[in-house]
Amino acid sequence: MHLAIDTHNGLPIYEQIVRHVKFAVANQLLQIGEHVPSVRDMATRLAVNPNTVARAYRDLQAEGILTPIRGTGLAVTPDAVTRCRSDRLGMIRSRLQSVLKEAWQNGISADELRSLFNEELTRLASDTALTPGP
Amino acid sequence: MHLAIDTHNGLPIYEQIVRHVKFAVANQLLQIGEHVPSVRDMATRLAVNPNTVARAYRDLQAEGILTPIRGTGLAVTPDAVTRCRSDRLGMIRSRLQSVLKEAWQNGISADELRSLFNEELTRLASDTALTPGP
Amino acid sequence: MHLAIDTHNGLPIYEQIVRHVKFAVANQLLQIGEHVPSVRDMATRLAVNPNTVARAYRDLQAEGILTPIRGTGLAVTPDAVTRCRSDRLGMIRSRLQSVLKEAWQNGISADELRSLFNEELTRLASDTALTPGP
Amino acid sequence: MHLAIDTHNGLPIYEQIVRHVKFAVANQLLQIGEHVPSVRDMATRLAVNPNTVARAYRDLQAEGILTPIRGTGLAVTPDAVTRCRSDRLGMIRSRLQSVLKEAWQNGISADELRSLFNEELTRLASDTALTPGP
DNA sequence: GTGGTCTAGACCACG
DNA sequence: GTGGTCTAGACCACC
Repeated sequence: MHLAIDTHNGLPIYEQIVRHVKFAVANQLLQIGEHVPSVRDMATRLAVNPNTVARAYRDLQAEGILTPIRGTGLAVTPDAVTRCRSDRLGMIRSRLQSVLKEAWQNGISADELRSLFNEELTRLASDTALTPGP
Repeated sequence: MHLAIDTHNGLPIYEQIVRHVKFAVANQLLQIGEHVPSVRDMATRLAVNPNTVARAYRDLQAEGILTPIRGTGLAVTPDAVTRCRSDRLGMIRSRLQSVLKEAWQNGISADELRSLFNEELTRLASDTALTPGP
Repeated sequence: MHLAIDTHNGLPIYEQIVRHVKFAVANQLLQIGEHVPSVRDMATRLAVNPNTVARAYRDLQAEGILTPIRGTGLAVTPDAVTRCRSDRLGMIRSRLQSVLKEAWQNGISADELRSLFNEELTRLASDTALTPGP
Repeated sequence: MHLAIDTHNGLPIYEQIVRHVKFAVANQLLQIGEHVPSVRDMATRLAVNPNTVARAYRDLQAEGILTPIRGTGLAVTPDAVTRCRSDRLGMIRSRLQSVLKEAWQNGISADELRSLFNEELTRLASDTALTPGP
């Protein structure tokens, strides 16, 4: 499970971890019952303080995505896949909505938005080979 | 000049004001030399703390968009239009980039993004009559 | 709003704070829209680290009991009363259930439990004057 | 000797085992001199880590409830019955105290507590036939 | 002034 | 080994 922290996109680190785990579950990169990397492990991998990872994992427990297995770590719950699947596009959608709404309300036309979108999408595709993913 | 503050999109209020003024200038809704509403006025209109408006106007002065006219308020500078025009799409683009990047890195395909985008765009268009704008 | 932290009952401090706030809302000691004491304030009152209070308040936000008013603090949400009311007895009930279940499964009779309960209840009542409450 | 581990009541597993053994001794379900199930045995029965059972047995030895019989396992000591009898209600009492105290301090009235108690007690009785016990 | 994020590190409980 | 709690303190964003 690869994760790149971006300290410049405004999203707090713990939130990025939360979202990434959800995506990983939705994509079956993390299977039901599988253990998520330990707090300390993840923390060193990301070069981040363990508390930050712990915070993310705590939020994921509160949402019912992870469940603690006493003394052995945190595992993906059976419900997690369903929840994450339904969240998957929703998480993107809400951010996208916010951007488009601002643009629209400020007089950017649909055509301008379309070309902006296509531009950015093709740039993304060319930057990172041919397929999306971690 | 209409402005709807959205307290739930992550963007700080003062930043929303800044961006909105810039858009208004770019669209000629605010003409060169025209006065922007007073801090106190704007604050009550938006049901927002006057300090917040002051902060936005301060930033706009720092960027050379507004300039103080002694005793009467703040006016749009002659340079403002040029600057705001060039910022116009850039402000949207950078937010859009951030969203698309996260999606792409987490395995959302270009097709999914395209349909998501179209969905949201049409919803926006139908929600707010036929034309973009304030 | 009075709160006595008990470091010896197993419940973590932040959890005690969470529960106490919920009770206070249910009892209308905290009204809708009212601000909860600031993190720093509460922390010094309880002689506790501010982060601990912050953690409690964060949990309360996640449950929709509190909502942030930018720059001014945290306020009780309109929904809070309903939620807290319904939680009120539930929080006690679940702890009580757990105790009774253990006792019952281990052969303590209903009569023994009844006398135990009455004993403790009268002790409580005599210890703290005639009425419950903070 | 039947034992149901409840991973959601806050009590650590080893503590539940300790308490259960004590109750069993007090009830004469475990007689003086009788052997307690082996660590390995108990662990598989409860689907629990053997270390957890070992920990419980260690605590029970420290309290003088169990004593090792060379090469054959752990047996109930002669003193055990006395000790466990006197602990029997005390273990329940202290948990009950804690619950009632929280409720009382947060304004739950004696009447509410009484009805809550009766409710839970009758539910327990109806759930598990007519008599308490394992 | 407010809350939020992050770091650092101690200590505990559990398995 | 695992996660959880708590403390301490720095720094930031916002109002």
